[in-house]
Amino acid sequence: MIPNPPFQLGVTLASGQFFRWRAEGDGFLVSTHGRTFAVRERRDRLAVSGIRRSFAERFFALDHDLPGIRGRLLRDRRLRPAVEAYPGLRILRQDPWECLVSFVTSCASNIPRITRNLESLCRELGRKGLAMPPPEAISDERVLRRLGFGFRARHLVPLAREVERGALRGLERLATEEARERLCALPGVGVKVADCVLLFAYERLESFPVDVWIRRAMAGLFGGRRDPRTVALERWGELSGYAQQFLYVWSRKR
DNA sequence: GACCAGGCATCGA
DNA sequence: TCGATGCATGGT
Repeated sequence: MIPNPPFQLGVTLASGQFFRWRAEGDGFLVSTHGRTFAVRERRDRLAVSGIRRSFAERFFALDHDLPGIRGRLLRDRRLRPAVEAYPGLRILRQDPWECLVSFVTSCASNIPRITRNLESLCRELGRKGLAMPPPEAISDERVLRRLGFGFRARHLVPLAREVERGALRGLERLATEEARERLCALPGVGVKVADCVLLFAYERLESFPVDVWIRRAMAGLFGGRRDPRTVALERWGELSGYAQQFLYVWSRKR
């Protein structure tokens, strides 16, 4: 049992940053970092089983000062409705490799399909049919096509080879901009995917992934003239990633 | 049955 | 440097 700082478990899981979960009973089954566990909200607490409490606290980023972050973002009048709507939306700490596979898979796709693709991948190639397969296990494009990855399959095998050769090694020590360039050099990885990985796996909270929803939301709030990412960094600086997450969930709800 | 999807790589202009 | 296009399929 984890005493509860502001946290909306369901909203956070369903916020498009993470795909390896499903509703199970009155809670959720989550698979990440090579582990699978059950989690549910009980009154003002979070109950987990199958993992240590410290693991859950870290994965769910319960140490992020969410009230402080929201307090600062709420000062922006135009962002306020999105932030007010979700008092407990957090940005998770995912595993870099899993996150990378997820967002390469997300390319021109949709959440139900991404979820299904990743589930098939883990079932087919992962340990115990649950965990994300390691890079070594992703070696045959035909398998990926059979699993429904479509044209995304083309990048995943060469990507796995690069990661096997250490493409992600030491990335956590690089400056964000440099890490971003390294990620963008990988097959199937452009700025959007790179920014997602930086935000959701490397805790670079200043990252601002721009997809069609964010582009629309930003155009609605600030006009479509300027580059959304530039606008975001000016207004929200090192908290741009959280701003993005509030905007994403908020704009999709309407 | 269009139209679009948490894009990327490639190719002309 | 920028806009258009193909890529495979499934959701809506």
